[in-house]
Amino acid sequence: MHDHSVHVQCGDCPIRHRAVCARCETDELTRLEQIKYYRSFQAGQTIIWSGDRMEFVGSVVSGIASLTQTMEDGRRQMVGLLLPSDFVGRPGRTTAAFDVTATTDVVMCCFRKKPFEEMMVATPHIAQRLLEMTLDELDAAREWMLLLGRKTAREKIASLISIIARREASLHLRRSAGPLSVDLPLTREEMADYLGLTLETVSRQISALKKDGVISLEGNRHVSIPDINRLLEEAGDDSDGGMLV
Amino acid sequence: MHDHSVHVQCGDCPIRHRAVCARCETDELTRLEQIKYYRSFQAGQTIIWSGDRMEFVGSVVSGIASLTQTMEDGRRQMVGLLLPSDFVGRPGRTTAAFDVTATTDVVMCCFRKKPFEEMMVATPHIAQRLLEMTLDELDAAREWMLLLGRKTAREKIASLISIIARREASLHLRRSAGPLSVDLPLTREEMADYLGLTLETVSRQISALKKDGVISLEGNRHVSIPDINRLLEEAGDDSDGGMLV
DNA sequence: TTGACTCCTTGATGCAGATCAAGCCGAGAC
DNA sequence: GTCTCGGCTTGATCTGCATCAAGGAGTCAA
Repeated sequence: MHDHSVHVQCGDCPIRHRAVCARCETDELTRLEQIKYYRSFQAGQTIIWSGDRMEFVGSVVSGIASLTQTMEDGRRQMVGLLLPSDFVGRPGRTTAAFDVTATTDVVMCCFRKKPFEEMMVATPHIAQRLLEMTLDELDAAREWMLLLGRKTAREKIASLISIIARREASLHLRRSAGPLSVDLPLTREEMADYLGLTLETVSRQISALKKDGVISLEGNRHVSIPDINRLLEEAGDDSDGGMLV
Repeated sequence: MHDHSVHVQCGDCPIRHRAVCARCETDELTRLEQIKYYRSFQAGQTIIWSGDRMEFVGSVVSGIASLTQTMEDGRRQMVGLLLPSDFVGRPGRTTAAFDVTATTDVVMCCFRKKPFEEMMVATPHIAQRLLEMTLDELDAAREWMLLLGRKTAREKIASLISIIARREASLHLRRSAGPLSVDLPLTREEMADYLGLTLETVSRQISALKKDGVISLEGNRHVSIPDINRLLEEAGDDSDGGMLV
């Protein structure tokens, strides 16, 4: 549990252009630089417990974290997947509403809550960017509601894979030479928690998609997609939306 | 389809203290007053079509509207219920992501999108309030994800009724003399769309809750709740959270 | 090498909720 | 009156996914 505290200049930060600080001018960045600090979390570690007092807010710099909710009897639902540049925490509220857990090793760029809130009032660029990001997340959450409420297990799996593929494509913006291929960053159980299924159903549906030639697997986690449009059809999304990126 | 255009001074507006303008100073309000206009919609009318260019944004002044998503084959999921003071539309995006429909007759306080966006840049109070409201909606959407992904039909119905009851209580903040009672603002089919069920299942589960004495019905739409804690148990929510208001 | 892990797959069975179908009730319209 | 029509209930049956259960494959450590 070594807190490997790397320190990076904001100018060199890999998430500089997408995170909550994306709109900041150089002087604003300098002030943020003064109050930021890095924290590392190991895969599996809980970053924030639901109901706890939130001491800090921050951005995921690298790795993947998940936002989950658990019922008393143990039923779990993942309500968000936090990727690099995503923001964690809620200015203006003192306790966390959901558990935040590191799915892989995670590095976060943190700010103590109070100073950050003060900065937000002073620098509209931060609040503007945060509003934009929050609206995007709200749209994403609402699309996920359609998936959870109305899609079949097969459609859910196809949707998840195509979302991960889309993200991959937007990140590496590789000229799609050859079949698209992605690594699943989640275990079967985590996928189940995200999709509102059991892990057995996830496994079965992945096998079925493989048998039907919609995807092929190399190992458990690596998926290649011979025909992305076929996958999108299986996902039951309004077609057209296919346009990667 | 008469556009019954009432005009109200912002100072007298029933949603003045909860809407996007809640934090505005008098001079800011004056400027909003100049660009606002009212529109009325009849129950059943579509306010905004998904995919359409958004010409305006605005607040629900009275009535209830719903935000829905529909798949090509007709499966529908309601992704939000818009009550008085809720904000419709998304500054910074040109096309609507979801259908907005009037569930009851609705009056909206509208702003053309462009002038509103300009105002938002100029007056941080509006952006601040909008951020706050959006964060609340995001939390609500995430709680709904737990409901859609993991709750049983019975729990879903109990959750919906208790949410409506909570709202009712917070609005009228009546000293709860006698059993709490509420009107369901939705048809069985709309409830089904909201909960990710069929209307038959909604009907059956309401009947079951009635048979078990958790609720009682007068007519189809009026529900009384002899014991709110019993209902909350049925909803499967973390207990304690019961505290109405 | 052998166990003990975790992660995953696959099979057999059961059940909650979907689907298909019929009919009730109250409100207009005429 | 009675016709229609939207909203609702209830019954019978079907089915997709959960549940229960067993075992495979890879990794790590002793």
